[in-house]
Amino acid sequence: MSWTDERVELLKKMWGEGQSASQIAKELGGVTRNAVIGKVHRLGLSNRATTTSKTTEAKEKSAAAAAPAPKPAAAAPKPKPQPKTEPARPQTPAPAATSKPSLPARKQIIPAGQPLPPQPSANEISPEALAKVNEIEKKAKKLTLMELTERTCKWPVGDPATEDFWFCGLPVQQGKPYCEAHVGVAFQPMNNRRDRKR
DNA sequence: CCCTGATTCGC
DNA sequence: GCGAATCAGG
Repeated sequence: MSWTDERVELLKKMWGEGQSASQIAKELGGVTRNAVIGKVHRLGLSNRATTTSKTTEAKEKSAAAAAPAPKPAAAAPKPKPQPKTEPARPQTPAPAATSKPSLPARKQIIPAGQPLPPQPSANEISPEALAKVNEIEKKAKKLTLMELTERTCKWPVGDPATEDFWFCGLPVQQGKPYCEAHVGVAFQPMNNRRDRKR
């Protein structure tokens, strides 16, 4: 794969959006995150109030309040002259919890992201599968939405409207979005569900 | 251990 | 120019 205009553009876009190199790499396909990072650097667009950094100190502190350095040397045209801090982080303002008096103040609202898997509540699912789920849910990592990764089980547990809500977070089964136990209840062969056999 | 970006250097 | 290997921090 080569860095075509389109790919570079997508790279720029995603990088600008604060996407991680690995995410960009996955999106682009055919490249590794190393390739992405390398390209990012070659393109000159790098710093971004990132996470890791050993080179932090190497930063110029000139652009603090005033710009005393005229710098006539126009060798590095920065497309981003603005002192942007960080990509906007969706911060939960202050949700007023009035619905459930029995609950303590709501601390955080989990934004409903993508379609949630069907909660099997008390369905006709393999009893042993259910048992397994109940078992592992005790060991669940109880991750928040933002803590989920590609290899953490994304099975939601509890009521999203309460604090008693989290994602399983256990290691996923290869290729699946859920851990083994939850895969078991998530992907039913749709068998003994009453077909339209009638 | 998982992740992140940064740098180096042979190609 | 490219990106794997390596490094380094969280």
